[in-house]
Amino acid sequence: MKAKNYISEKLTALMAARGFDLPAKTTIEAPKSAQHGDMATNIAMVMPKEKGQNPRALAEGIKAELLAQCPEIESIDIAGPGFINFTFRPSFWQEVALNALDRGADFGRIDVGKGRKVQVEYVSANPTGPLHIGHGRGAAVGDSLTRILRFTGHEVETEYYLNDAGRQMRLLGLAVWVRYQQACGVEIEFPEDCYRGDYIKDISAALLAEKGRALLDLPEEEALDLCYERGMKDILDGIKKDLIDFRVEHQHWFSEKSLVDGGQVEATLNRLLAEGRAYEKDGALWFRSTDHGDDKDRVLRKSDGLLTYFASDIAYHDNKIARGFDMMVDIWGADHHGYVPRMKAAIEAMGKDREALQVILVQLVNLIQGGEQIAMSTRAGKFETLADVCAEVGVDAARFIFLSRKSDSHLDFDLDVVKQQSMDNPVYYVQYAHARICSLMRKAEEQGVELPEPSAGLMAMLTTPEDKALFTCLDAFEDTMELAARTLSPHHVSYYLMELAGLLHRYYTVHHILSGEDQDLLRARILLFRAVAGVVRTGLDLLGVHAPERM
RNA sequence: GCGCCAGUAGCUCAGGCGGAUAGAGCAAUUGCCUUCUAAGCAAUCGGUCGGGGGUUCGAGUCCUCCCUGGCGCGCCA
Repeated sequence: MKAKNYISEKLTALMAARGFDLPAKTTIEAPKSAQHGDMATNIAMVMPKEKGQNPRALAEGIKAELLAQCPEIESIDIAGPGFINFTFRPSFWQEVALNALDRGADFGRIDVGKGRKVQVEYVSANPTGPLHIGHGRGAAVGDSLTRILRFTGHEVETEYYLNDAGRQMRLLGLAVWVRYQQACGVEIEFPEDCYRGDYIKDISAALLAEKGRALLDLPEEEALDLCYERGMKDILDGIKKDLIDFRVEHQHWFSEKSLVDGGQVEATLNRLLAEGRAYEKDGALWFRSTDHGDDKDRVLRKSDGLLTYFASDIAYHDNKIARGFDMMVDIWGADHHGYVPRMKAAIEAMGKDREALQVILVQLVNLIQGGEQIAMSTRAGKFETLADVCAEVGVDAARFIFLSRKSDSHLDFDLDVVKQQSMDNPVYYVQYAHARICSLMRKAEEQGVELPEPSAGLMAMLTTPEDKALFTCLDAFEDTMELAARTLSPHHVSYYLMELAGLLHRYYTVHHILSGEDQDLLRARILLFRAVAGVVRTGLDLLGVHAPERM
């Protein structure tokens, strides 16, 4: 059993005997400093007191009771203002490794979600150009989050929302059309505010190669349509390929156009209007978002009759709600943060708890090379694509870097550093720990070491500080999963893995595994390492990073 | 002007619900390869947690006011 759960159960029982619940402010955690024991609680400071009782005296009472009834606990100390510090017997920790071996790839799996239906919608980049590095960050976060949520008892569906209606698409068609004409030798100026990237020229060149100069003879509207369709298809194919290369695969691709053409946007707007949540003013249709905490009401249909993006976004989320998700996770670029209040307002207006929508804002990525920031802009056609960056540094390194920061903090992505295979680049540090263990296993096999079944007897040989450090770290894996799932923050997994890898590397240096005389000790250590390797593999898999067997 | 996010070691960043002496990596200095992968380990150096006030047994964490940076504030998409 996990140390934290063990203490928690004992304290709960103890409080129940006194007629109380476990106080909400109770903390049970591994203290920062090892001299404060294995686990510490503040319960004596936060529990209900009678007059004249002080925390230290209460702690003494708890100590006496627990010592008497918990054989797994070796000692209890009272410290500072009233902390109770527990030290477990070695056998308690040794059991953690046995448990990890027993559960294998399921070690750390925990039912936080209780089968709740979750949708994760991410990337959803407009199909007007290749994915750049910022989209890559969103892709990594969304994919890893999906893996973590599935691992923690959530039923997850993933989706890419395709903005295939509206002005951006017309601009794309126009850009292709102009490049096509230029390629045909027509003297025509390239419009401002249009996509200038070379990929547009590639598309028109392909169109020219395929159809010749035929488009020039068509009415302009038809030609534009052809250009738009071709441009969108080519770009979308590129995006899908980039995502697959990045190990990201969405289950659903949801078309905005289908929503508009199918009349769902109109239906949603009519319902809002009928319910008094929208109103006509100055020839436009407005959503009463101020009723739900937004600063001002928002336009749904402009006086020229065109729908705003917000209108289709509401209809889209209406559709999500109808699909019965308990939680909708939207992953957006942080520059859209101003959009959150109105979207939450819309969710609430449609009768759902506003907390059912969780927006994760992913900050922009600063791509740095040679100590200088590389500017990114799709319109100007000057950017590093995700595919370029992956080709340069590898998918593993790119994903790990994206996932080793809180998603809403800025990220400096230094190409020169990420290319290095050094500790500047923690992905190798973690992977190396795994490869080292695998290598050791191969060597052991060559030496003819027979691997025994895991047993408490063998584990009892592991009593050094390095052993205990690994045991307690393994014990914390489940907590890390719970934290990452509850806060929707994959970066906790990266940090955990770096710590575990660090302990493994230290162990490897301090204890020479294969040269020892004692064959049982050797076997015990191999079992421990096997448990560690399993957790590293599980953790890396949750980040979508490979765990190589040799490096 | 209003709002959101950020400000922690020279650099890049962690720090669930307020807990004990604020952590990690890099950089710098110094040790460790006849032995399991040195893509490693150990040690040293490094801090007014942006600043002031407040809340309390206790604040990097909560409240408040400033300062700095990024972003957002449209009948744009």
